[in-house]
Amino acid sequence: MCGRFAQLIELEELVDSGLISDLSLTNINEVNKYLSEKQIRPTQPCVVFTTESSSKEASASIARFGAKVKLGGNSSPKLLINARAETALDKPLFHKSLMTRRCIVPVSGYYEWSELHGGKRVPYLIHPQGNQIAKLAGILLRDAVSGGEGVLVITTDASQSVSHIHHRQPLHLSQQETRMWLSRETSTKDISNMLIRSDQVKLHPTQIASSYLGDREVSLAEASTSEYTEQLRLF
DNA sequence: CCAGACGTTGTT
DNA sequence: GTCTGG
DNA sequence: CCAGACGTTGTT
DNA sequence: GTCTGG
Repeated sequence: MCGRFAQLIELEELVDSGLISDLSLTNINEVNKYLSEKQIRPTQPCVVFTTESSSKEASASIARFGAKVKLGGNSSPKLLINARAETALDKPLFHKSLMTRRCIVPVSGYYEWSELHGGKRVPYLIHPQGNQIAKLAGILLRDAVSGGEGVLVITTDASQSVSHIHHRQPLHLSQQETRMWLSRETSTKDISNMLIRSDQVKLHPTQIASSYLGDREVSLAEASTSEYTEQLRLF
């Protein structure tokens, strides 16, 4: 679950989201060109927000979705894209990242496939109300193969509004929680509470045409974002 | 104590 | 490094 | 997550 | 069926 998401984000929406208060303070211009992806799949670069130790303000940077980890010396590296909220703090592999390398993945929505119509997998975009940005809880992990930055999305039990599509969902944070998640002052206890709390900001599933995601890569220019924003405006 | 693992999802 | 299993 | 491949040798 | 690549 949460193996694919969209980052089709306007700068002003990013300001509205509360992730950045002052455009000039971030490397946002450099990052902006990444914020027009309809589909971000594992291994592809995406935009994340983190708070560097030297700074109080969160800033944008690029990380690849997922990180390859070496499990057991012999086996081949495995790509991980999610970490379970219920157990992440207990996992040696994730613990340090949860303590010091938390990040936010701002998304227009994420995709989920649900089995319908005689075994066919039907895609949904699961997104906040209106054109708001969803702030997904993530952790950064060093990729054991490339050495680059990878981001894993924290997953939790699906809340009622999307549980009919799928039984898991990304940990979706409110504005207040986002601040805590990104702060380097937040205690382990508070992190733990955020990971296991039951309520989440509501998300809405919108069924989308299979052709929208397509079996072949379609360039943004060809696809035109209007089709996409049309989908979103329905809600 | 040491040795060995260290991960998620969905599906069966 | 740190947890689990024996 | 889904889509797509799933193979080897020698020669160019 | 299962693995790899994006």
